[in-house]
Amino acid sequence: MYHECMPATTPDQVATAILETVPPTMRAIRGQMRSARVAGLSVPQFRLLRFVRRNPGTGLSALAEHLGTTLPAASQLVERVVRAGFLTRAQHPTERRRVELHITEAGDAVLAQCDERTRAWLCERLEGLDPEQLEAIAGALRQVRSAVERERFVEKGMPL
Amino acid sequence: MYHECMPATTPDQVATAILETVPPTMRAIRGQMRSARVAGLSVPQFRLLRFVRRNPGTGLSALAEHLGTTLPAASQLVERVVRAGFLTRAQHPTERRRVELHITEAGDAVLAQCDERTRAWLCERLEGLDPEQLEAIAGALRQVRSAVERERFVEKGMPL
DNA sequence: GTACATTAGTTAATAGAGCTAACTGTTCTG
DNA sequence: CAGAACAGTTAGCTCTATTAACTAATGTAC
Repeated sequence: MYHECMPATTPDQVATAILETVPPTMRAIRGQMRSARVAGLSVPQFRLLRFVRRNPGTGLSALAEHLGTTLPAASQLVERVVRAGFLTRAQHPTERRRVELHITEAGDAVLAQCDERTRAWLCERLEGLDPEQLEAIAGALRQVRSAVERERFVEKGMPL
Repeated sequence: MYHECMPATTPDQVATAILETVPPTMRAIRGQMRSARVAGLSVPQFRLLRFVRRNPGTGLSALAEHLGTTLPAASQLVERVVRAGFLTRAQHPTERRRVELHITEAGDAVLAQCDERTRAWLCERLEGLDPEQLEAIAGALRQVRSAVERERFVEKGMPL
């Protein structure tokens, strides 16, 4: 894509690019989700539901680890989503100190809608890029993600 | 880099990649910044200082627009940073309703440190990628940023 | 089999950051 | 000069996150 004689891109430059790209993107995603109020789901709530959908019966600790937050934060997050009716919090049959999280039908529906809308919003903005560029971006994002998550729950390897 | 015969990457796939990459990256940046408590600067505060450093004497509206938040949010953010001693909020000489923001020496120092540490942390994680990959990532991030910010302050075009 | 430690999760207190709505003042305009 | 438009602030609310302190269940040691 670029000639080899161009000045080499340094990790530092990429770090700057990440710092300039990620926060605005995050805000945009968050704002878009809120404005498209499918059910008033915030980004963390959305990620929580996605995780529970993929890992039915998961406990709070695994959730907190996935979300990258502390246990109390996860606990409160769950509390709100349970109150909203998108999640159930039940006692584990044998391990009574554990909690079993399951997504409700409403949660599943809302998740599908929210997921689709946000993706559609992003897709709208990605129109006009040719497949080659898209592939390059997808690859770059994979690398950013794996770089950033280096040394984070290496043992679980559970995808989002 | 990839063969043309590969299945075409769709905007949808890239959207998914963005949704899977940005939130964890954001959290990682935030967490790293906090743990490296140079001065307890949060990411928004950090971005605020960077903007004021680049645009000395800027007003709140321009700041809010850059940050992508509302005026009240920017006002409060400034309030905290002013209280922390990293920023001055003065009256514009001729336009008395305007505010002139300037970074203090302490702010400049703290910014340089925080900036450097977070960048170093990211750089650490980007080690091992060759310049070609780095260039590809940088390019991809530029595209993501411009895609996400489409229809946002098209008139100002003020870089970060 | 009591005693201690670990594990799973909750509660409380606090703080940052965001929003909308309602407000004060200032400047521009008809 | 009256009123519209502009620049910020204040107030009230919510959500997310933190740390510290707690309950309750399980596992281990002696």
